[in-house]
Amino acid sequence: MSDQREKILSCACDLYERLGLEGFSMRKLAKAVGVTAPAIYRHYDGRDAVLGDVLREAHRTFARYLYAALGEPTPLGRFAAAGQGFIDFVIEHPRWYGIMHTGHENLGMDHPPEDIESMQAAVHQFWVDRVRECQQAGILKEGDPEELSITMWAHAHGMAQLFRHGCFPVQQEEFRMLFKQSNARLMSGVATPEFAAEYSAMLRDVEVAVGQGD
Amino acid sequence: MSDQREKILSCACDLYERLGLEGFSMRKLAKAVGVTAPAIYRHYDGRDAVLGDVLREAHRTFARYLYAALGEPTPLGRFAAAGQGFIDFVIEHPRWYGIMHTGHENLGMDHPPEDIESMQAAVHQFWVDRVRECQQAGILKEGDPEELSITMWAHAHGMAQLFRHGCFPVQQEEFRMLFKQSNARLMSGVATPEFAAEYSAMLRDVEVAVGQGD
DNA sequence: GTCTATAATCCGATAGAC
DNA sequence: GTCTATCGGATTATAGAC
Repeated sequence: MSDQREKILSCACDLYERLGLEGFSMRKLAKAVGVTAPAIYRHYDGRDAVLGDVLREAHRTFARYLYAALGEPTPLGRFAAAGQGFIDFVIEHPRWYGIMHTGHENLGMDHPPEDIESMQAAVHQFWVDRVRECQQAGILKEGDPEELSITMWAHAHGMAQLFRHGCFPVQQEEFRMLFKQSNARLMSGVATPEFAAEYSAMLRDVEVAVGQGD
Repeated sequence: MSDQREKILSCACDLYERLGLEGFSMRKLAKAVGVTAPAIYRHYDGRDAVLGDVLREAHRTFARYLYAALGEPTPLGRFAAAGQGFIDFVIEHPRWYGIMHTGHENLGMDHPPEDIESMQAAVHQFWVDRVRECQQAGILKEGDPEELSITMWAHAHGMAQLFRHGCFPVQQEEFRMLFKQSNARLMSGVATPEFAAEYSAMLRDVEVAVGQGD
């Protein structure tokens, strides 16, 4: 990759972080790089090609934040460090986290590039592996690690998105605490043992009522 | 409200559902309504005014889906019905759920309108009330109902967003099941009792290591 | 490889006739 | 209340000189 193309990509990442998808234009990118707009086309086929590279860079960086956890010696250590890496990435690169979940169609792509899809699959497998080894260590409950991953993924993703959109009236450091505390609740559960009994009783009542309706 | 303004709002909601924020324009809206663009300006001050009404309609409908749960006779019944209403709304109005979390600045507003903010506050209070009455009924664990709400909110929001963006390879009905199953895991917790002991031991080791580093 | 100049669209919004 | 016509500006992208 030429130096100039690297410089363009770097400026494109900054520009995207500052202005998001709608504010991103080839003219502004050119001004940021210090050239005129047509010069960009010598290095990229068009706007979508630039955004595709920004997306790739986001995924690469995200994976790097997570995989750093593999340096820890224990399953629980890797698990906790991966969560830490996740929240670090969200706080330090909020727009990148956004572009990774914006959908390829918004970036002018019919299908996401193959290499990006394989990065996503690898990250998914990474989480499943973290969950499985914690199950084997007796730290997480038994069950399909894929399903367990979904629950934890949804919770982390929801926390990240609500923070990014200003739904929590907190700053970065407070958010780290909020995230950890909420994770602790997810770990130990929010319901009492009473819940399961009441809930199954309620479902039984519904079935009875439906049965009577026939 | 005049008939024509209602028709414009209806078409605007459809247009937004189909094309999202970037594809939404006054010209396309006019074509959908069956008039020319300037005619819209007789009923709305501009694009942002239309989008503001779309946003308001989304919040109104969302609240209606949730508040239907108040017809249930028990705390657990209201709690479960509210969750059902939430997921129904997400499945039936995915773009509306999106616009509600897109941030007012993306809609050309400095501040969200007061009436919309008060609807948001009311919905927030609705969830806290559902949690509190379930706590009082012994179905949810004790603790600050606001904090408990955050955890459940983040999980539900994350599930909704991941579904909307196609991260789950499932259709609508399968997603309902996925959501319920994941909620069940959130209720009962994902970690074993072993987790807390290991985790606090790990934190202690970290503190010791940090202490040695001084 | 970069420039100037420009084509071709799209946009929001307005003026004035009817 | 709607129309035609138009302004002023943004965008992506290209042609051709240097």
